[in-house]
Amino acid sequence: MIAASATAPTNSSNSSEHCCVPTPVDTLVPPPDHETLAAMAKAVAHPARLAILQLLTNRETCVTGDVVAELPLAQSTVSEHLRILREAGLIQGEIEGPRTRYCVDATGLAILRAGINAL
Amino acid sequence: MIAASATAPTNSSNSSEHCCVPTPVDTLVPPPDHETLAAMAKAVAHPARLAILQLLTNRETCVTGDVVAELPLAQSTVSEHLRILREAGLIQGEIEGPRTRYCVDATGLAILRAGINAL
DNA sequence: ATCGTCCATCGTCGAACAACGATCGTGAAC
DNA sequence: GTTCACGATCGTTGTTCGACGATGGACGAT
Repeated sequence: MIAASATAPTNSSNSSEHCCVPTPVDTLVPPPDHETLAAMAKAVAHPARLAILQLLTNRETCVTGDVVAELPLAQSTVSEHLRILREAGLIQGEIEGPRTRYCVDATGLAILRAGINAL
Repeated sequence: MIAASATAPTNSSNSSEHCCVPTPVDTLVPPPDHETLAAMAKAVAHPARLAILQLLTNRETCVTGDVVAELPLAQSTVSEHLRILREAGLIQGEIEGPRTRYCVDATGLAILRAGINAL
């Protein structure tokens, strides 16, 4: 799945690129049902995953290695957290050659916010 | 299950009483740290607990028995969920004779919202 | 073709969670 | 006093989570 841009020079880790949508509007999403909201809240209910989300928000793009470097966790553990966030619809990842670039999914985040705010 | 009518004249359920604060303003709370936010999100990350929160929001007050009557769960399980929500600071409970009256903790909910919205 | 890097996945282990029935304490009613 | 209803807590069971090392696939470079 996923397509790649593939215009990038071999310069690796950080650089000002955006992987996904350039931060679309986060509005007008209806609050989700209890099952969906519970799943999203569970994905967020871990300090490491909150740290990842914040990291992605601040840097606006990260490959897996960047996240691993920032957290005191093993690579496999970080990859697992990224998978959980991705399956919850809170982040997006696109394969970029040998690495994977992640960014926050603004729509998913908006859905979560809508659900929480509707409580 | 469980007796609701018949013998007992213990008419209890609804009545217009408020147990806690009369819905104070929910503003100006700072977003919590990752640990606190994760704990609150975990408390919310269950469909039954979301249902309880919604129930308390709509009815504005509930004794435990009311909640048990609305959910397809055993009394002990509901009591457990109520405990988790209370320890997370999302609801308040005050003992009222032989029963316990619960209501949402607007401040706690505001903290949760602030944390989620700050993502 | 071979090698090295990056990262997702697998397998495992201990800890935490979810649900339940059973029990106990407490307050109201008799 | 006794009795009853209410609800929190205990003890158990099965499931899920969180972390890790190890494995393997994909890609770029040599």
